[in-house]
Amino acid sequence: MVRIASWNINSIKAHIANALTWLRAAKPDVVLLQEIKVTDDAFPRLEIEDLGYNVAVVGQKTYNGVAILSKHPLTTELKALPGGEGDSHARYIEGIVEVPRSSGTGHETVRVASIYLPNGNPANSDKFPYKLAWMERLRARAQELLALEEVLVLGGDYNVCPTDADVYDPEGWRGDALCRPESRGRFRSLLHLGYTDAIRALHAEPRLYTFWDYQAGCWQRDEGLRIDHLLLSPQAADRLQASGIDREPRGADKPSDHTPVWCELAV
DNA sequence: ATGGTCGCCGAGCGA
Repeated sequence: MVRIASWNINSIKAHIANALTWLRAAKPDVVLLQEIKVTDDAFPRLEIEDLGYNVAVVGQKTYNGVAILSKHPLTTELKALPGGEGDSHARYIEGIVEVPRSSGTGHETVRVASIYLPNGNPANSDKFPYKLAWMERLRARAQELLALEEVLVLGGDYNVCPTDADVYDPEGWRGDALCRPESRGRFRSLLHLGYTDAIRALHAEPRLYTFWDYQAGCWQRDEGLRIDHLLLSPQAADRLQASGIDREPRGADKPSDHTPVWCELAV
């Protein structure tokens, strides 16, 4: 079994204590982080390595930044989403993890990507077409990767609520870049390629959220959005044993505004 | 209540 989680940490420096507490408690094998908001050299590598993780970082000052943590051997494959000439945002890292088989014979190759998809708001600004173009680049990479027929997890902050069931107030959010039909359509196109949403595959209950705004008591009112996703290749979906959203870190002191989403794959 | 909260960094932007 391999447990793979994704978490938008909203600054690894501001939330390192919460991150270490959660890593010790949840013991994920692989963690995909977004919005680390630090350059590579400022990433708190030693504290995380002390917990037994290998670390791969694509950092950036102040904004964005993604990372992969892995208890198993980790090789970085890509440090940017292809096709982005002139795009300097640190929003994509892809790696390969060699997971020891439970049988004790050899390793299973698991490919993962940590994705921080552009927010796209305001939807009437040039940020929205940037988001949509980024999603089209992601679809191209996702299609390419399917041909490899690997156990693959594309996880991260997609900044897309796939359906009205993933938003506490669908009418209020109708025009937002996270809910606009252009965003949802491009997210659906990823599923149509053959990817499986690890949460929706196993859960039908309402109020499955991964993000609650800091403002207006959204957390206390459970007014959230499901925008962090784990998309599984068919080879990964065949191995899906469990998935969930761990709400505990969102209730901690000085939390990130997102909470981790995770899945377990048989290996 | 024409606001509300964070993190960046040291003013206003991004979320």
